[in-house]
Amino acid sequence: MARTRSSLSATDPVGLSRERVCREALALVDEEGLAALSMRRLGARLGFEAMSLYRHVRDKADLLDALHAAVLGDLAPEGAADPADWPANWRALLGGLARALRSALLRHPNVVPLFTRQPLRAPEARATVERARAALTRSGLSARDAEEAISVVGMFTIGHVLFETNGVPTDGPGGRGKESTFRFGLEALLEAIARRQARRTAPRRRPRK
Amino acid sequence: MARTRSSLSATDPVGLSRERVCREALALVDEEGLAALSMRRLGARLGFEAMSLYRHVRDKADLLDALHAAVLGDLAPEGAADPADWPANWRALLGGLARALRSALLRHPNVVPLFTRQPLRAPEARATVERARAALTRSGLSARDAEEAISVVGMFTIGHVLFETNGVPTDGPGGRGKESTFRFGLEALLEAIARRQARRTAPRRRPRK
DNA sequence: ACCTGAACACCGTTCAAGT
DNA sequence: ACCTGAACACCGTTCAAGT
Repeated sequence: MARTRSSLSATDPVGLSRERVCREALALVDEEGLAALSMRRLGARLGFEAMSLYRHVRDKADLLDALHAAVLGDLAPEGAADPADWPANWRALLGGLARALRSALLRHPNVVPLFTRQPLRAPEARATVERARAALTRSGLSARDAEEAISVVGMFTIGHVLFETNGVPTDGPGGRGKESTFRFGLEALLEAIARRQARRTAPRRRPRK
Repeated sequence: MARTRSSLSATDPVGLSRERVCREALALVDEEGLAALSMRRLGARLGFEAMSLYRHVRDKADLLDALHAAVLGDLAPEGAADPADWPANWRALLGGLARALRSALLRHPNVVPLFTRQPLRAPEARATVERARAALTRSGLSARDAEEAISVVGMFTIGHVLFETNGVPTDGPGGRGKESTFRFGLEALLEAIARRQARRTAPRRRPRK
């Protein structure tokens, strides 16, 4: 039993690793829901005792943070073609990010409840937000307006996903599709942001002081 | 020890009752958070064993439903003066309800995570939604438009509260107040609904067929 | 270094038993 | 009718022990 495989610990399916633990946790949650995620069950799924997990993950909270990050990581604007023209076309960027966020959440609906407890700690997700903020300010929004634009669109998107993933109130049979409701709300917000911006950059009456 | 108090069981502070159990549960959650709510701790708080609670509440899930209902029950539109003119002024009604929902949730921030798991079962809350829907259709919105209007405003409001109660991403020090962000988004949505309605009731080009 | 067994202080819930 | 004690099958986490 010499160490014949000491160099490939990261992808090694034999030993544990933080990545393997987190990946399996996400699979478990996707399949059986958040409530089914216990250290003991996760350990069993991986073929180890629960206590072994603590070698690779600090806490259960740490594990949940990792799930959060996995779902939110690497958000690329959906339907917005060329990154080069984001600065000019902030509306396509912001809309694309909202659609990407919606898709990511709907791909892992069982993870959505986490967004209720934890602030957005995942650095990958914060980076996405940062990119959006930069693009918005580069295209002429003030820092405050950019921040508010992102907030307002994010709020609506996660609220929408909450409604969609547990069928909140008004989803009677005559209802329009949820996706069209999402688009309606999203466009309403983007429109309001654009309107305000137009009002600010081209004031009719009093000139810029 | 004759039964000197047999007639006032509902408000009797000596015996248990569903109402007393639920009220205390809400107090516990408000003070210590959802995670602190266990049947055992709640029982102890009331001076009984945990198992006694099962006489008045079917489940822990049932208890959580009751919390849900307590927070959402009896939503009265905030800032909308006269119920008599709701049919005419759907915008004041819908805006008032959104503000009332926001206030109710912010009064019990620890309960907010529940909105992530449970569909809106509470009959009191569904009644509020029903009232709003009726007012909207009476004021000329189609059934579908009314439903969508309520959804879209509800989505934004609960998304907003989620951001506000756990400080999601973009709340840097230079940020506008969260209340003003809420108002901006809410007005944007109401405006879009009004615009669409205006477009539908007074089409410029082709007359109503 | 990595994994494990036993243990601690908790859970929700059932059920027979008390009054 | 209403409350309780003991019990069952779970939790997260620590810590000393194994290899």
